[in-house]
Amino acid sequence: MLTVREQDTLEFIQKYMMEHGRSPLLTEIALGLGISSKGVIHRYISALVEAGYLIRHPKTRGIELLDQSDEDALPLLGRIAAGKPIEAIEDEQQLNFSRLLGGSNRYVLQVKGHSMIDEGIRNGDYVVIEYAATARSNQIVVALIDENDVTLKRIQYPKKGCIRLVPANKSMHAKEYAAERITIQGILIGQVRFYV
Amino acid sequence: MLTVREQDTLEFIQKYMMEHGRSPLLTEIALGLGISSKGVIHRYISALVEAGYLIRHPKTRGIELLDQSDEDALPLLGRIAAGKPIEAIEDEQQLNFSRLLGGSNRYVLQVKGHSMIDEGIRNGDYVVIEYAATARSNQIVVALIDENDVTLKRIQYPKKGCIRLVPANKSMHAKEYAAERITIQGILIGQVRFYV
DNA sequence: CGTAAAAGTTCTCTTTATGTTCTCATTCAA
DNA sequence: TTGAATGAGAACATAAAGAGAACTTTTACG
Repeated sequence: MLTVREQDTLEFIQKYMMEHGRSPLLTEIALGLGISSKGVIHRYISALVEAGYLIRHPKTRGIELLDQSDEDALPLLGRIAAGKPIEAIEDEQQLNFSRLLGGSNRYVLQVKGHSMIDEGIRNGDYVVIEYAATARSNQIVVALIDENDVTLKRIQYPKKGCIRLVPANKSMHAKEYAAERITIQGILIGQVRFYV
Repeated sequence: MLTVREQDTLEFIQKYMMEHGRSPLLTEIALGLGISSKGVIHRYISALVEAGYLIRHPKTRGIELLDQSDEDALPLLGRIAAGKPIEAIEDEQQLNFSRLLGGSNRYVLQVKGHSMIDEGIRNGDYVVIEYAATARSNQIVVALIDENDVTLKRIQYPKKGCIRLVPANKSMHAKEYAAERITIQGILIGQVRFYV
């Protein structure tokens, strides 16, 4: 059973490692918890090692988190009403992220700009793309224009030999190109945004 | 477990090889990291070889990167087929989904309705939530109203004992509640959408 | 080839940052 | 009163980082 501050320490370490990809310094933990003595932090960490939450290597940033469930999935608790507050928690399922991770022919791009804003794809979001040279009408694709510019747009084929790229932004216009000017480089599979 | 400067060295080598198609000289790495001694770089490279990130051939520019493919990750902005690279991303070469998956205190909800549409959260999207009982102003939270309705809204504290829940939809209005009517059930960590 | 320059390797030394181990003080509840 | 939890901080040990010299191996070039 952890004390309050031991719990705080553990949570700080988890959060820090999530954000930084490496373990924090004792003084960073101390700062984060509003403690001025790194000796105190050392005591808490020793307690957490003892309790089996951590392993400590005798090094700088040598804390290792012992994690339990490490799957590509998180429990799917239900649907939340983002409209009127209505909610029905259903049978617990799992949302599996390997739907995005699967396939070796995929890559991620970070979105710059606001041309897909009406599609709910915002500046800074990440999009998962699957390599593909062709696309069906109305799919969202990564398109290379004149071997030069790369953009994320919805694709349409208004007439033979012509490709129309449609942004999802009311203040921007669709443009049409001769088919040979456009190279499709992939199709949008998913979109991810981090709030932390 | 790499030290900060070992990590820096590895990232420099990765970036250099991406740009130049061959491995850098020790002095080039040293220059890139602002170090004047190539002996120091040699020590870092030895550590990286030891840790399994590199292989070193006894030649000039004899560093070989080992594929460190992460299961929970996709290549981020590598190259795009024949076209020009989009924009080189500073540090990350991989987008790691464990940023969302990490932590055992998380779950997923599917969003219903359009109240967060201006935030780019659409009907059918999944949101990753971290259990939390408190939230800072302007965070997006899962809030339980009167032990009854669950909703995803931005939270504000206009005055003591009062909680305002703000939808992200111009056609909807914020509502204020007595603080005791609201229970915070988690904080928005991320958002995911599947297009397939 | 054969040589010199360039690059890589192996050291030692130094400084600073970080971790470890203490003792002591304060608070709070049983 | 006692003991647990918490915190400050001193003293010390060790890791991390860097400089640079001396040496060996590669590479470039006549």
